[in-house]
Amino acid sequence: MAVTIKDVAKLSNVAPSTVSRVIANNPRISEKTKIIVRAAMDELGYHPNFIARSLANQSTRVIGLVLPNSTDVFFQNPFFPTVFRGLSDGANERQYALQINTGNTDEEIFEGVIQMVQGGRVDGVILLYSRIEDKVLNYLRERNFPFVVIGKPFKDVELITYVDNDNYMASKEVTNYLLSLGHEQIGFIGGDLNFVVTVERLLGFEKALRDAGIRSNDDYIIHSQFLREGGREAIGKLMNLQDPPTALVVADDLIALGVLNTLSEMNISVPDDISILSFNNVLFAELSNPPLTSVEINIFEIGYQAAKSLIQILANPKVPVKRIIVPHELVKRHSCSHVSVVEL
Amino acid sequence: MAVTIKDVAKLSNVAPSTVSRVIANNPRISEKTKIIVRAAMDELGYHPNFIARSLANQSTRVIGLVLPNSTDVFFQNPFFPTVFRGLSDGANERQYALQINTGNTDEEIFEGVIQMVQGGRVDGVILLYSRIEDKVLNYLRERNFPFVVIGKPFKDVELITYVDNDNYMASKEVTNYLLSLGHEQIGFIGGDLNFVVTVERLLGFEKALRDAGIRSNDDYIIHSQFLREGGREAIGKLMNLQDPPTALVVADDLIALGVLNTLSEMNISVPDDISILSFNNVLFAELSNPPLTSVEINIFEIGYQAAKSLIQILANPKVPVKRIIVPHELVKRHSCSHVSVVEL
DNA sequence: TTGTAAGCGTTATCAA
DNA sequence: TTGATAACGCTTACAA
Repeated sequence: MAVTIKDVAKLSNVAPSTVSRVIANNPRISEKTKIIVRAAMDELGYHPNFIARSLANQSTRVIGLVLPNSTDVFFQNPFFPTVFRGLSDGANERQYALQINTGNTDEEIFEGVIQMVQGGRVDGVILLYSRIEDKVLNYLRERNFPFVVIGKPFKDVELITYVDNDNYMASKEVTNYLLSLGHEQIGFIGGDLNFVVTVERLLGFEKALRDAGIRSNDDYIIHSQFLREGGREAIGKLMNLQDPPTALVVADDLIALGVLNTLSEMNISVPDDISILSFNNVLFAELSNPPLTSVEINIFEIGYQAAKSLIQILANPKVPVKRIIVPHELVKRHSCSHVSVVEL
Repeated sequence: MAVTIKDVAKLSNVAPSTVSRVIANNPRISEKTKIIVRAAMDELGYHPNFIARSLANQSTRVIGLVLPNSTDVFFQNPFFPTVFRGLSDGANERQYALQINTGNTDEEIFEGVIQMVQGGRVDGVILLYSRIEDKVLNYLRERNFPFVVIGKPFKDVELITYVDNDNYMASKEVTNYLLSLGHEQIGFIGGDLNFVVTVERLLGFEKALRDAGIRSNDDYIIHSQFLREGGREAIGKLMNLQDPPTALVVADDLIALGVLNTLSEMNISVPDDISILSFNNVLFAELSNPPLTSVEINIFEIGYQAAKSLIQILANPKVPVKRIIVPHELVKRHSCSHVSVVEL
């Protein structure tokens, strides 16, 4: 058996409670005994048992992470590892551990969350996504269990603490950028509309066009989580329109990569024939051919802030609901150019 | 407070121990009381407290995952999310939860592992990497703590349970494939030599050349974890050799992507001027330009098997040490071609 | 400043 | 087939 607080107590001739107080660095213990007890801990190689501590404290110092179901593109997206690094940094800083819940179906995930929460495995939860309708989120709210959302909640925004970019604004900005390059026929390629981030980016896009007095064209808007075959067809149809777009706002670098690929197969040159602008600025945006002009959204920071916020809530359940907006920035590379003048 | 076993006991007029037995589905409890107790559990919305259970059982049903330090390329590599999905599936199947340990320095990681292990937070550990010299691995062995390695251990291979591909063989095979295409000047671009996987792939490569009677050329071997600027220079030097290679074995798709990028900047065409063959067959291998010929290593399966193996060890600590080799397969795309005949 | 003892929610041993 | 009770390792009143 491992060495316990009792062993330390015995060796240092004090009561177990004293040892416990030394661990907590309780100021009411004399320096002298602290030294003695610490020496004993070292000698025995004592390490506190977190499980026992959790039971006594009713607190585990573990944060539960909820991912969308793993059949989603989410996992393949470099967004995940990066946000995870941020979460990890934020958690480690305050000695919190991370437990991850995932599953192949929404039902599995929901079950997992219940285990985490009602099983007392975690003190709080971070949702790594935000969807239009989400059982998990509703459940957490009902139970009044501490949680933070990464992404903008679909409803009751002012009642939920979340960390996000201003995707609406960002999308408006980049659409304006394309407009400033002279583009007027701009398409939008989005991912799954069940995710709020997609919706926000679409809305910002549409607003920019409206502000510019450009009538929106339904043919120019495509939705698909495609990466491979799926989207090929859609892009083909889009580019074979009588009046194909001269620029594309793409909701995610990964999708943009697929688009780039398809266009290259169709012998359509980027940015000469069409400009591509996407979001997230993951590593591959830089390595693609041509390198993508993309919106840096500071994914790491998002994760870091999410962890910090949750920990703050755990420390003081009464902190007011907070919205944290992480700044974004357009990184210009080589996938966008001035619209080419068409000779008639 | 949450509803406990005692509440259930009271409501169903039995002792707490009986409720506990019902939960465990102990056959020595009558069906009648089982039904009563289960009804009470439903009525109260009872969920067992894992922490208490862990303390009583001395077992948490949590598996600790140890990642290399997060400054490593590892996180950016799609390998991570995929292996994670496999681990997750394997763990969920047997109701194990996953806790992740990481950190920015090796020291931080080591500390985290100690917390996990000595703090009793986890029942076993999976190392997601294998290095030449690894403090964590040594620590786990010393304490005789259950663990499984993903990747081939550097030493004492026959004493450690691990899951891996036969990277040596795979590398030999693909080098032979390039040889069969007529290439004789073949280079190798590897990642960090501290990781065993890099070493294995290099050794297999060299063996194939030796078997073919080709003298090895140190100028043809480059090591770097570069993705961006780092490797550019190295590739430049390589291609400016008097006798540049006509083919490259690259240890990782991600590196290959960087190489592709650099070559494209240098106006060197793949596969016409040089063939590129890499490992892992991650999604981007398919989306790159040209699509990469790459070795499929079944990353998901690796994760899945690792989880399964560890759980098996936990169930029966005396199961013999096991080595699981996950099969690989060359996926031919468009980055390799027959060597071009040089007119003299 | 320190010790005693109850309690956190389970499981498991022993008796009944 | 079930119930009492100790035990898991720690924290925290309350007492001293």
